[in-house]
Amino acid sequence: MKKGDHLFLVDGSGYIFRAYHALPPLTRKSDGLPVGAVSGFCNMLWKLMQDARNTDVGITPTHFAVIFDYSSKTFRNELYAEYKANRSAPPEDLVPQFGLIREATRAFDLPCIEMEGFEADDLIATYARLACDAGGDTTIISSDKDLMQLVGPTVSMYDPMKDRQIGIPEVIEKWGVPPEKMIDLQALTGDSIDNVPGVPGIGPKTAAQLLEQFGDLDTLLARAGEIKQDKRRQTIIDNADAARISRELVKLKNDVAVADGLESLVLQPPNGPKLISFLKGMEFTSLTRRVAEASGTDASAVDAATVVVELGEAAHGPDVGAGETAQAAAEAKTGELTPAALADSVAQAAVNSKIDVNAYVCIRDIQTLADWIAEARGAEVVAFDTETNSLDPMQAELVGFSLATAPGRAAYVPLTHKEGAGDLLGGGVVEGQIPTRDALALLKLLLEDPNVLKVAHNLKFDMLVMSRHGIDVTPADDTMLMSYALDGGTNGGHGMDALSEKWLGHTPIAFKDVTGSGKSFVTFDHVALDRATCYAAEDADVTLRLWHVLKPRLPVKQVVSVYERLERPLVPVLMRMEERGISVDRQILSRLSGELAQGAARLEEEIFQLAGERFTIGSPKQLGDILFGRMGFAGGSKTKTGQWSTSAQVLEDLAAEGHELPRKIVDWRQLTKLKSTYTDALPGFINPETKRVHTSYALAATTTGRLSSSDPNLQNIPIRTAEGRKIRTAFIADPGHKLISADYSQIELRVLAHVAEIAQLRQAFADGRDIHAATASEMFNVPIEGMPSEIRRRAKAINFGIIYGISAFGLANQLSIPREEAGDYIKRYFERFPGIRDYIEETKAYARDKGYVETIFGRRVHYPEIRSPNPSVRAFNERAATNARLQGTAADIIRRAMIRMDDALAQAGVSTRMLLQVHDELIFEAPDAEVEATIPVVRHVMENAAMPAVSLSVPLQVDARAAHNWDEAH
DNA sequence: ACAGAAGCTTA
DNA sequence: GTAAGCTTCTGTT
Repeated sequence: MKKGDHLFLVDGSGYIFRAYHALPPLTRKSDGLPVGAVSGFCNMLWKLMQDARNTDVGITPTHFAVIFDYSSKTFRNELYAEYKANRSAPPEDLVPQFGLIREATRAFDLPCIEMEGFEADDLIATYARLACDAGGDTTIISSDKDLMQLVGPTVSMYDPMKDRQIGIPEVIEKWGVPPEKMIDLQALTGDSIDNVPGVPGIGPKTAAQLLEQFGDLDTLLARAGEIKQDKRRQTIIDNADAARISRELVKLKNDVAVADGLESLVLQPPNGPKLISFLKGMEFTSLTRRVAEASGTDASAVDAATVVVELGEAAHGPDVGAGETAQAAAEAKTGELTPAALADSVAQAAVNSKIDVNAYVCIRDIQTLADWIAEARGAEVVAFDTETNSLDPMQAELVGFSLATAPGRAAYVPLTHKEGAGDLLGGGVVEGQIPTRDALALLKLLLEDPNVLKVAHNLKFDMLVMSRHGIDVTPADDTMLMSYALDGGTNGGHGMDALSEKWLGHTPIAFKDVTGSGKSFVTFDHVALDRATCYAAEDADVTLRLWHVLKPRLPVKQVVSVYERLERPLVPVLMRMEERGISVDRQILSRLSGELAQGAARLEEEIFQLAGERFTIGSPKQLGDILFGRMGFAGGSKTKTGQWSTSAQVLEDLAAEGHELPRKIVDWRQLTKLKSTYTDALPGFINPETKRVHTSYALAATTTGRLSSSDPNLQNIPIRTAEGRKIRTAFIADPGHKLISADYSQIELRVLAHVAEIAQLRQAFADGRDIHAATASEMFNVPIEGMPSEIRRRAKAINFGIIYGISAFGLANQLSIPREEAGDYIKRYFERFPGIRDYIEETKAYARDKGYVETIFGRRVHYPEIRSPNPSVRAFNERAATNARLQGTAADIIRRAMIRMDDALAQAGVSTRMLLQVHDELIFEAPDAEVEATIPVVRHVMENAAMPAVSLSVPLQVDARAAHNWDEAH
């Protein structure tokens, strides 16, 4: 083993128990042999090897072993006779499977390692240490906390069931201490399953806190007298010896004299026939089929192995894996690469070959560029990245671009780099750059070549920059969106740097390190060419490598259609919306700003009068001190940092008691909010060239699949209050045009009625009834005719609550009623709509089981913390997961509508343009004469957006109106 | 110059 | 009770 090599150590014994408990207990072969755990084990191992071979850059194994416990007696029993004494015998139907699982390991052609007197964990510790000594890295396939003490710079763990890496940060997050303190922590907490005594009454939280305070166990025991809590101090003093023994028990032995050295663990190429023979013998039909497909083996030509069952704790018999036929077939295959294997080797190369930023080319003459373009067109796939002088793609000027044609082969083409540091003289243009026009003429041939797939990270940005130069980037893939489709909801974003770390184990040069930041920031055109080349070409190189890693994962995770139908096609649609922008009337905003300033100034004076002093009203700290300190208002509550809360809710409550000051502060806040966030800020976003406002939509920012809008955010323009609505009058259509607003009515409740199959809700929607009134009528037995508005209001709050993953606490807050009363409402609601309670419970169970939920279009939203032991964290994740199915499905539906809209409008012969999306609303701009023709098209596309993929059992309803400004159109 | 908290806007 | 982004204030770097 050498530096760069990577050892995978599978905790076989741990795997067995997890597989056994995770699977239905009654899985048996036709002859009655119980094989559930074997099946689970094989599936996990296969998936692990597929994932690792296909994709995981930097963590592709070169060495591999599966480690087992040998017997239950180990050297630890010498230390402490009671060790593992509590452990009951394994279940009867698991016993015969121990041997089979060892056979399975051999059928996979993987070393199967065990040793008398030692636990699997000790062998794992030893091999990890040997690998580290040899300069290699190790991944331990297990989630057992007993192994976490081994985690370090070269050793990490991987939980295959949760698809989760466990490194130093994850250990700290879970246990509150770094891996090297895990031994001390376990010594304190003990382990009831292994019968490690520990110190009674000390759990992980307390142990972590004590270790934080004292540093390590020895110091803690020596200075136990300093512990403040009487009881805790005494138990620790009394149990010091137990803690020391516990430490010896949990500490893993990393110097076992192992029989097989690392050299015998080198990963062998897969032997399809041998494995298939075993799997057929076990009657694992679906896995047999998958292995046959992946290895290019004809399964029908392979005979099933005769599997011999050995009883006992370990199997030590001869190999009985493959029959003669399989052996012969395997030999015939040697030296012949199947397509799948070829794809694997390409992916591995993308991941394994080192990233060397000094190996990149800086292209400064047209001939070299022409050669690269030709090479790229021959390559069929090319990664592409633009460098600009602004993050705003509508203002950005192209500074250069980079290409990568193969992993490690990348180049940067500088176009408009300047000399010097960009001082007052501006600096001259750097000599030896290809004129932009000439370079783009060549680049266009590549970017518009229908036979070359372009790969970008955050494609929309580059596409928009190129669009402004008359270049249409197509066809194209976006690695950011691939990551989003694969891992939406998992921690960590989908930015290139994070993905490079995650998949390639490589930290790219940071943008900041090239351009500086803050005062020393320079735009990219002022970066020296050699630095710029390293940075820019690396981005293209990394993007291409990520593509090699992520693309094959899409089918594995069953998100190909999400990526290809909901993500990728939206990129050009959003690009066009952003490019088009919307007109905003400066005069209207300026007048509003003046009015707001006046109103705020008047209120300010009145506030100072009432308060009896001048202060910064916008400072919650000062305001809280004045209201609840000096003025002595009662009924204040505290925020989590211990400050007085001055939230609108608190101030409203005070106002309701008849106090003047809080009312005025609420009003003042509203006016200043409108002024600073909208009337003052929006004009600054008017593009000097287009005279329009171009928001930026993020496709991969939310967990649920919604879009988000920023710079400026046009998804939170006020509407609730009359004052706020005035802002909307500033969003206008061009002369001779109208804005059309089309929004889905109650889309999330309709989705709920569909997915939860609630007959009463479906009927109410089918009849076009007022859904909140219908709910109220059903719940409280009140006729809809003449229903008091308060009754309807409560039903409405409950309906929203259901969408949000209801809790009595939240509903009580919303309606300002006692929690008990809210709880009664919920109970009553579930009695009337038991289907919804079932639906919520099913969703939670599914999320707990899988770690994610799915929208009806297959989008996966991950909740890695859904199994958190912390009840409030768990409850939060359950609510979010419940909501995500609904919110995410609604988001998918409007995405589908948007993707089809431009073609539908063109088909209808109108020049109407889609401008904005606000979650359940689309805003268009149409010539006056085309408004009538546009509305039915828009409505039809939106109302039928789920079809044909899904036929909803509830009609979608879209309301659409046209007017000169957004306020009147909505 | 930056980060976090508090607060407020939307669906 | 869900999902976002922006502004101000405040304390830290």
